[in-house]
Amino acid sequence: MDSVARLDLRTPAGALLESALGSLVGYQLAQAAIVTTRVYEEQVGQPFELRPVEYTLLALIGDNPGSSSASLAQALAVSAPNITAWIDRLLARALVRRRQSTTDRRRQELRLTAAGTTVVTQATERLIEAERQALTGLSRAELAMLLELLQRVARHRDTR
Amino acid sequence: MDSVARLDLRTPAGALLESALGSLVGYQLAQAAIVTTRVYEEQVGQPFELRPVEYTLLALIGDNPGSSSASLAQALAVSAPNITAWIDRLLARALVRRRQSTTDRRRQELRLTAAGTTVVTQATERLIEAERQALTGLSRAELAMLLELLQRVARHRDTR
DNA sequence: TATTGTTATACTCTATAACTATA
DNA sequence: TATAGTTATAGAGTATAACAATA
Repeated sequence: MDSVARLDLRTPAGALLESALGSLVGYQLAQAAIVTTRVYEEQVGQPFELRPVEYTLLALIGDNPGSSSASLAQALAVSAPNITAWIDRLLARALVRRRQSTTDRRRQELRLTAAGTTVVTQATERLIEAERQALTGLSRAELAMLLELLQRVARHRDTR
Repeated sequence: MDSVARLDLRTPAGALLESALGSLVGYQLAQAAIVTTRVYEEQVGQPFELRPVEYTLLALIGDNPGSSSASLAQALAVSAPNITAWIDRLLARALVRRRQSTTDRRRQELRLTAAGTTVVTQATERLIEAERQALTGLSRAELAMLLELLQRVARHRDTR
């Protein structure tokens, strides 16, 4: 009847059964995130003194020079006041610069500074490498498959 | 050189590029969790007035009658004082009952009440069904593959 | 009128430290 | 000495409401 796999009924920690939870994407995402969060903290969070949101903002601004707070808030699914606070921190550390849009003077266009570019480049390199090393049980192809499936889950954000 | 897939360079929200982030498991997990968190809140969080941690505790206790706070803290990767507070809430709502272990009187053995069993059973049913409906883009086999890959990521918790 | 962004504020969730009781 | 669990407390991260400036 049900083709959903439940290969291992124990928690990663090994102590408890998780029969029903094993079929829940939300639960499995949270469990998997425990691993990636640890990797992030060790490789980027502590050495660069960057919270996950801060790193993600840097990466998105780097890929999208001139982006606005509104689009970043949307991408990260956090409130506008939050983005303001995080951006303030990045501005104070001179990792990001801000300029008022000439065409729409309500908008603040955000860009990385040279320092910001350096930080986000190094951080991303470290993260990708560290995730690969941490996830030794997954082949390169399996990792690619996982990323694609996650992307397709994420794409259901608007479908409602 | 690099076989990691980057099918779509835009954020699920559609506005921004995410070239480097697309290869990071941690980022993709967070983006995917935006979808499952919304599903959770609609289907269980609001109707049952249960926070994610509370639901997960109920599910784990249900699968592991007599489990201790310590094992639950380990499974969820949260601190012991936190577990105490959450369990207190579940006790106050009579969804869980607690009994001192006879063999080790420091331990508190946790079990679901009848009400707790009812709640967690209904909540799990709703969640599994709602996730399936929300993730229309994924076939049954792809969903199973995703769950298995996530489980294998999570299993790297101890490998360090 | 709607949107961008900010300030003020309060709430939720979290962890650390210090403690009690058992082992 | 070490572990299970609790209490007290403070910090991090979050959102909502109210506002100013601009469209």
